[in-house]
Amino acid sequence: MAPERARRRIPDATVARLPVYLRILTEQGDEGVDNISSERLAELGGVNAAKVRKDLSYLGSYGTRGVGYEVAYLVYQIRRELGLTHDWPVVIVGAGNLGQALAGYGGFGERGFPVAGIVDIDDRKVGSVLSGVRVRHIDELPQIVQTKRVSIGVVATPASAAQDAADRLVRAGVTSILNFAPVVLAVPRAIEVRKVDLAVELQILSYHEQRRAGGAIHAVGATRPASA
Amino acid sequence: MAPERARRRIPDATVARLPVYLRILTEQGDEGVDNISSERLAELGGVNAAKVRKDLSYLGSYGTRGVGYEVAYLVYQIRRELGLTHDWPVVIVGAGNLGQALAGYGGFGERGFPVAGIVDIDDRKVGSVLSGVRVRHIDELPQIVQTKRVSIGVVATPASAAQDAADRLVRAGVTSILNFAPVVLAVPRAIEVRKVDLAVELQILSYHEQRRAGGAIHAVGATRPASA
DNA sequence: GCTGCTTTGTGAACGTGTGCACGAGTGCCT
DNA sequence: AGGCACTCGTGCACACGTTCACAAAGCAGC
Repeated sequence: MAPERARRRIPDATVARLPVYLRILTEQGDEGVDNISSERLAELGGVNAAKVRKDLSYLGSYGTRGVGYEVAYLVYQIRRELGLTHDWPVVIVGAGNLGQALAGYGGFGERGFPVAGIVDIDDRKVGSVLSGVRVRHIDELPQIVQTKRVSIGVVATPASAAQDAADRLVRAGVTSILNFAPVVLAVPRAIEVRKVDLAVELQILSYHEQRRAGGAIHAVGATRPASA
Repeated sequence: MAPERARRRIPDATVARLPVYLRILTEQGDEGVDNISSERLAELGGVNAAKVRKDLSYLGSYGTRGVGYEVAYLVYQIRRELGLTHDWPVVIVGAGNLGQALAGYGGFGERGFPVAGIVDIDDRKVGSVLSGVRVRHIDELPQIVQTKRVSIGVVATPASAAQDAADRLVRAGVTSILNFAPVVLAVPRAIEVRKVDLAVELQILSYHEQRRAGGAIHAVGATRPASA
């Protein structure tokens, strides 16, 4: 009975967890589970049950006390909130190792993000076909973005080419960027950028490994150059 | 004058940013920059200057007021804190698209994480060579981990095989896992796990795109199944 | 040496995220 | 119909992270 629901802002931390809930719920639905409690969902998602309830409460009160949440309906609501009611074609810039893997990784298309095109600046790579998608020249980027209505771009270039790739994506009309290059991209305020840096993840693990090993034992011989 | 510095715990948020500072500082050092201010470092890293100073203060007071930070010394300190004073060999489980890309992506080795081995459960993939690394059978995992002293494992399998891959890694003696599969891994408490889920990143971007587009206009026709 | 400019290091205020605890609603069983 | 067991939704307190603002400290020029 609330047709004009106020458009509350959902906390970033919650937005980051919704895709996880969505995946779990979809799996459970496929296995024939109709109803699920916050406790069970929390267990499967590796989080706290109260957190699950709070997260879901941002979508509205879609649970039933004493029972739980109806899986199918919750899936629908999360998909709607995340904007997954339709596909979002993506364009990949950079046909190197990573670009090829991303194009070949079927998971994108299945999850609603079909690869609308992959481009590279290197003429030698242009024309080759990667798992059904032909590599085109980066100059064709604006055309691909326009005709396929692409709003998400993926930067999979070496670090040195990443800023140029981002500039071209923005000029072509893309409004969100997923950046795999180890560079902080400079883009207009309105552009949403998310960064995935594999080396950073490993270095964070390294920190914990080093800490586990006792840490300070290596601290000998710190030769401060200009020591008094 | 503090040879026995108390081992303060560094906040997670700071640990996640240190690798970024490290990369920038290394680049600046290569370009001949000897000294850098928190302001400049913040600008290059896309963060707030106060945050940079607070982050660096967890390492100790290594700056000079009125001048800034000595690049080379700061690089040394961050590397030490992150445990990057020596290499951390990694083993990759799964020789599919992603595993191949990771093995072929030179960035790992350069940044101190050489690929000690890549394994797969599929006999047809075993024996093939990916950019210098031969794919071995997953049963050889314990041997690789032991002989090469590997403590970090990378899960690059399909979702369905991820838990088994993690179990095997843990049994082989790995203590940190970087997980690319869209699954929440169950592992012993002592094991450190970090997850990178490409679909999640795209779905977060999708949320912002959908929100940008006006959001609520698609909310019509929400057919709650058991509506009273 | 003193003055003025620069930049660090950090206390304090603020904002965001987490988790507990419990009232409130729902279904089931008798 | 009433009681009971269950689970959601949320107020509240606490922890964590961010940002401001400023004293302390160093350098340069005179």
